[in-house]
Amino acid sequence: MSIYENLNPPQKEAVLYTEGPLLILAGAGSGKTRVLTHRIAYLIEEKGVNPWNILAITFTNKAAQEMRERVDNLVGMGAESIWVSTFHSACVRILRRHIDLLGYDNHFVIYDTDDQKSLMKEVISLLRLDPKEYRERGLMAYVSHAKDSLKTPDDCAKEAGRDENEQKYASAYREYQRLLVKNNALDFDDLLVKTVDLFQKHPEVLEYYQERFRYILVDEYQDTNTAQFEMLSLLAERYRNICVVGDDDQSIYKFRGANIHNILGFEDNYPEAKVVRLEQNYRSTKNILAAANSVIANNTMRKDKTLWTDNPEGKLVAFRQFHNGYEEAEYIAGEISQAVAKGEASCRDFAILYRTNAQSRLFEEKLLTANIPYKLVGGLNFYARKEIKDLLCYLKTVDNARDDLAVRRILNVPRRGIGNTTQERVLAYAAEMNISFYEALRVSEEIPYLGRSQPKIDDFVTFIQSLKTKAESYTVRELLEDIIELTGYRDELIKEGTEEAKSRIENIDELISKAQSYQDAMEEENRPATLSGFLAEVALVADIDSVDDSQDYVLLMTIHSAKGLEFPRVFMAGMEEGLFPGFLGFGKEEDENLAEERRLCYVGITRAMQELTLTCARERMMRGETKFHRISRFVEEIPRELVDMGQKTVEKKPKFDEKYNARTAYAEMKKAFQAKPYEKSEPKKASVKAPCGYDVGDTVRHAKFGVGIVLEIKDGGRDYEVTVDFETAGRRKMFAGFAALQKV
DNA sequence: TTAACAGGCCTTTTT
DNA sequence: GGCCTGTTAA
Repeated sequence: MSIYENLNPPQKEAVLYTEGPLLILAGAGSGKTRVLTHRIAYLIEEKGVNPWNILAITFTNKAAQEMRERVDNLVGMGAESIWVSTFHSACVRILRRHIDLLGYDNHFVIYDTDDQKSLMKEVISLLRLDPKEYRERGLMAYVSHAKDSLKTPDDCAKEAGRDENEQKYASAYREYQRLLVKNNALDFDDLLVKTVDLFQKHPEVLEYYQERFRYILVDEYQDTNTAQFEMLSLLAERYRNICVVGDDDQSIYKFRGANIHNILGFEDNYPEAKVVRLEQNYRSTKNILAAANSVIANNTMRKDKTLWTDNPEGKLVAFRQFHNGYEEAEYIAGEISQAVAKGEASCRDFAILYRTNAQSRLFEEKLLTANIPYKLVGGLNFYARKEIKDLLCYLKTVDNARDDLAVRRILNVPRRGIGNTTQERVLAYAAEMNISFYEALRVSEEIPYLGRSQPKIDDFVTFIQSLKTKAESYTVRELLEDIIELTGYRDELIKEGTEEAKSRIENIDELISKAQSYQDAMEEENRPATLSGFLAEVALVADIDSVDDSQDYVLLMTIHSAKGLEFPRVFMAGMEEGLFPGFLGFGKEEDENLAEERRLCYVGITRAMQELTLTCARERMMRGETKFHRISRFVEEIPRELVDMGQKTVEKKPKFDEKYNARTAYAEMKKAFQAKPYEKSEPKKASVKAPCGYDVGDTVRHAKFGVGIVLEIKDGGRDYEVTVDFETAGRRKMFAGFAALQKV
């Protein structure tokens, strides 16, 4: 019997349909990875396609790795010459070869979010923008969105018209881009933009890759943005063998520019496309799937499909409400430790999912005290740690001295007595002479007023030059070890002797072993191990990539990070209005944002195989203040017969017990959902809306500030704290009692 | 030039 | 509550 006999009919259809565009609408847990890998195997073994002609694109390295392994298992020979890669690393590989055609040096560096931020800060100061009004964050988001949709600074300027504010944004984008080019650096978005650029401006290059990638497969297609779409379109133009797999219900990256139209309109772009629906779920119990289906059914504008399963009914979906986040975390830690102690499950069976990274701390605390091994995914990326960035900046400097950011970062790390004033002077000189920062350092004797700092700069330059020479013969690992030794980086940390310093040393050792494993991996794939290559790989890892399925630990992560994974037992924490769904905005946006939050919830629920527990807290510390929350509407959207409300023992505080005892479990949930935010003492106000005479979104008048729009009304205990965006006076926070705002 | 301190600001979500 | 920034003192 062939391996293809194990597929269900639609799966088989998707595997066997090899020529021409194919859209696979794959519901959660419907075996899409299986289809993709079997399809690759089928192409090679049955259709005689050269593995060399296949490109498989995923979003994370982890997914790519998994796919590679599974393909390796199905296909004997030649699997290693298939390109299985993320969008970003595929782009790096292509650009490394050809980017000189666009005027860059092929040793370009990749800027991560931190680098982008520093660069943007520089833009703000260069353009003399008011840093209060123009924040890096906002500017970065603007630039990123422009790039996602393939808009150049010129396009943006044109679009901005006479709007002064818009013009400022466009010019910031222009300046930011100028600096990137000057530093011979590309940010994440550039990798895609420049690849598209390359294909469009150099047909001979495009043609080469079109010939090479005759069969293209794309995973998680619902999360592609316009730039990615364009790149795929260009590549697939010639042979039109493009197979995309996705689920519009799992589109959760709109904020990052994902264009849901790419999947919804696939048949418009490829009229001859075949569509296959995978609707049988192999992952979850009937109850979990029913819960997921009923939540997502509240979204309109989706491709019609209904997931079903042959799996057993399973347990009800559990719902527990707690007084605060501590009790919530304690409960979850307790449940896990009980199940593990009883031998019902191991740690690796569990995942705790939440909406925001900020929620992770409580779980960490409680798991730590309960002595449960866990792994936190997300938050601070390993490569974003100070000590790691410092060392990487040395490597970057050696690799590409045009990267001013890197050079400036390490100039005084470890301390060489070269301070800010000196750096400013060098910077001014470099700008004046139109040379890079490092070039300026090399000719420091020509820079006026450096005084006692000048010899120190010389020492630094000599040191870097010697590293550059070594880099020609050393491996990445050797070079790195040399840097650590010669800068005294490790010695300094040893001297410090604190717990923190110890963990930094561990991280440094970890970095060394990563350099080694890069070396090994490249050797295995028969590709040269280069410094640029290592730096690129390091820049493109996501935290999720480090998850090791064979290790026995509980996973803690955001729902976003959990996409594509599955766990026997899942906790979804913080199911509260205001947190999940979080801030929704107004008007048309509000509906769209809510829909996306709901899809996120759907993704979360469908991660669970056997057991799903939803939890929430009545009050929660957010940004340093206690907030009161109702139960998330998503919980309400699950039919009551699927939900187990649990025992009353969940309540620890007796005063709440009294209040809630009388009611049935579901009425309690209902009540809590409809009730106003819980108030501590003598509830005097009936609802959030009534007391002010105006609501969020209303236009109001203030005696001094004039007319404005209400952005937020927050229960501040004694009074309501109102945030208003005034036409003339800008954004203000005030207490409703004092402000005496009038609805207009 | 560096370290220590006060105040503002923040929060989605990530390759 | 904690991070980042800018200011100030040694």
